[in-house]
Amino acid sequence: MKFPSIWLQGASLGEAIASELRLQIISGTIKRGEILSENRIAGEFGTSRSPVREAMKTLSGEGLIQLERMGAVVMGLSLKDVEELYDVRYLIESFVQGHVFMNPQPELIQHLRQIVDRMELAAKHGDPIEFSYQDLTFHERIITEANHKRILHLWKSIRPIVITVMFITTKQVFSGGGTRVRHVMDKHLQLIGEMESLDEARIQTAVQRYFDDSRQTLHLSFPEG
Amino acid sequence: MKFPSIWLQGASLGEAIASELRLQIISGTIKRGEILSENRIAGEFGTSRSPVREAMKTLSGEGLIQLERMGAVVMGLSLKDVEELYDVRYLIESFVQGHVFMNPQPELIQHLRQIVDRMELAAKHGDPIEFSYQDLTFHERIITEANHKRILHLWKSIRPIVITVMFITTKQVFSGGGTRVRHVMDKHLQLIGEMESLDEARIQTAVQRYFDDSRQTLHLSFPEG
DNA sequence: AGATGTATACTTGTATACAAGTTAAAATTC
DNA sequence: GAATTTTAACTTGTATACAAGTATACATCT
Repeated sequence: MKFPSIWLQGASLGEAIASELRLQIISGTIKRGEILSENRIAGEFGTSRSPVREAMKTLSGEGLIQLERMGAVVMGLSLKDVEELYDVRYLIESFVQGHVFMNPQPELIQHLRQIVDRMELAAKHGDPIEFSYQDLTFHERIITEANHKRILHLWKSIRPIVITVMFITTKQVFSGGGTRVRHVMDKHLQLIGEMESLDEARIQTAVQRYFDDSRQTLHLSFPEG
Repeated sequence: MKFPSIWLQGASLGEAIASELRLQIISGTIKRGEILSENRIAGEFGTSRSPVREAMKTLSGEGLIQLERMGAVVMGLSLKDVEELYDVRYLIESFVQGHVFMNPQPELIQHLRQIVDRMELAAKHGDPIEFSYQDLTFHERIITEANHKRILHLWKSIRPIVITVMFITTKQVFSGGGTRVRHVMDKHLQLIGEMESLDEARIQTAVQRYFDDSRQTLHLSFPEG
């Protein structure tokens, strides 16, 4: 599996290497416990140590590897780890919805519907790359709405992992046929519907239900599941 | 103001520079909007660009600066930003308490009391460096208890900012006399007391009250407040 | 054999060099 | 004087070089 090159537009070598390594770690090609050497990685990618070093620091900041005196040890991302990631995603979105629900913001709802439309289009074209990207955009759009710098930063710190996990699982979902793809889109539409109620309790329940369901999807579409 | 050298034991040049810059940004010596050049910083610290570059990436990961094509722009940390940081701290501790409250864990309570004892000692010696470090340790000990890798990682990502803010505010609190110091310790003791109740609702209320009060303290002891 | 010392091949941390791109000011042209 | 081009001084991204420390395997000694 290779990281979508479209997502590397204008990226530095360091970012590209980080993305590639991230995908390999999450997909399990590089296994937990393995030890990464800057020299070796640089050799494999045909670059110097500089961009590799940058990539290592990035991945360390995401918790995928741990920098030590002698080599970087791969922490990996088990199914349980992804569930923990979903815990954080739930915390973020729950918090955000709690801060946004009172603002009707018709623009937000409209924009979210537009994004789901793009997902439908991507589904029709059988394009999991575009589909997962729109999925990410959907959630990012909601989070942005809160105007909360620290929460947004928190999101940005897990964003690369989230998009990578989405990419992997979405490919799996696509290979599973149209009904599962349809289900993913419906989930988003349901969430939008509840957001329109402007009833915080209902919205919170909807968010919770959304992530509960996502965990289910996860078990069906993540390598380890 | 200088960053406590005790906290830099075994740190690389990159980490030391990051810590020093972080303190200057948070304390306002380096102001929001200012543009940092790797070359200039390297010159000021008498090092090469390599460790500076590492420090810049660290600070960028913490949201204190933003890396751009031409220089890194300082985002700073306003009073509002610190309040947002407390939002996240509250989210973390609330989540963690929700996962830990059922486990009696006498060791945890015992350890927390021990930490408060150390705070008392530091207070007696008029040592804000040790005091703020124990304050940090107190919260870290609670968070560790949840055994939740992603949440722990989230904590670690804001940890350097938290300790720096604590260092600044604690120095201010110390200069304000004994009653304010006493108040901080009492807050921690109250939280421990409620944790012993094993009643989740009471614990959640206590956590909320703790951070509400911290915000008050913040307004009295943060430069901008 | 077992313990100890040593050589060697790794590792990261830091310094330096160079290329490519951006900004801003100065010089030139109209 | 104003607009435009050119130039010069910056910036980061990447490559390379060197220093210092660590683990491992091997040799030596008891």
